[in-house]
Amino acid sequence: MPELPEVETVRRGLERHLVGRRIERVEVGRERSVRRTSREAVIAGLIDTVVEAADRRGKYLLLPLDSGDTAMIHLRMSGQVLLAVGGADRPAHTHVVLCLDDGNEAWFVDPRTFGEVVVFDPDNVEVELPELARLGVDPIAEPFDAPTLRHAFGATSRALKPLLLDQHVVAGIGNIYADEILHRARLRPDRPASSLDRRHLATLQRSIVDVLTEAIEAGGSTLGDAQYVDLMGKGGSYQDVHRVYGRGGERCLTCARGWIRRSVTGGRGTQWCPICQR
DNA sequence: AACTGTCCCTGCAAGC
DNA sequence: TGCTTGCAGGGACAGT
Repeated sequence: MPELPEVETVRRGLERHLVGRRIERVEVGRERSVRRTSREAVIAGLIDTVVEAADRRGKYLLLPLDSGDTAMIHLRMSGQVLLAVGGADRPAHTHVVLCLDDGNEAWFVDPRTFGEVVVFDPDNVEVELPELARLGVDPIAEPFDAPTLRHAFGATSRALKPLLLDQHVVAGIGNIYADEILHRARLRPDRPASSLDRRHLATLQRSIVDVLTEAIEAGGSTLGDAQYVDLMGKGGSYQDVHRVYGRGGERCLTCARGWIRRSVTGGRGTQWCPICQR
């Protein structure tokens, strides 16, 4: 499932292969992938534009265009962006195709169709893409220190795991990295944020930055059914160093004493070590 | 404010 | 072997 490190890896691919390219032709297969507006709006918004940059905020990929509009791609559960030579066989569930002026194609592939593609006016983001306007701080793309985290949490009685998953609080963390970050910080997922002192907050802030940075360096995590891959179809390797995610019932690799517990916190499967995490 | 539940959708795994 | 059922998951949203 693409989270910040996976989306960042895709962003870097887009920066290399899409920036500076003119989009000559656009195909939209399934309308569901462009449901926020329409097939016609997305085609008209993309065709004959030049991609000027590849940005990211949280899990949102942002491609400013020379028209003044910005294309947004959200991968959600199962979305992929793949680069291919024009005319190559497309995989099942290829819903949007951008034909580029260098002969390549960018494909938006998304079996579960939770993802989306939209072209919006950044000056009207509040109306056209309100979730993006209300996104919390991005811990990699924006300045992010312990006071920033304390401010983002604010006064709340909520538990750490749902807070980390809340995109309005911190942007980009999903289920995998929330569990890995809390294990690194040695904090229980159900612990109320209000119980953290300054030292805990500093540890948590460092864990967020370190886990995400290491995961980006590893090209993200590729596992299970929702096969995340980068623009060239290559998987990441961070799953090889997961300490808790997907390891419920196994012995903790960190303390070698606890058994990784599986519980439900904030409606999401959560894995954590009752010995390491307090 | 914060919680729970529902919906969207598909592929995979478990159970029959 | 082949069906059915259930579950996972990001995030918006409605209801409590």
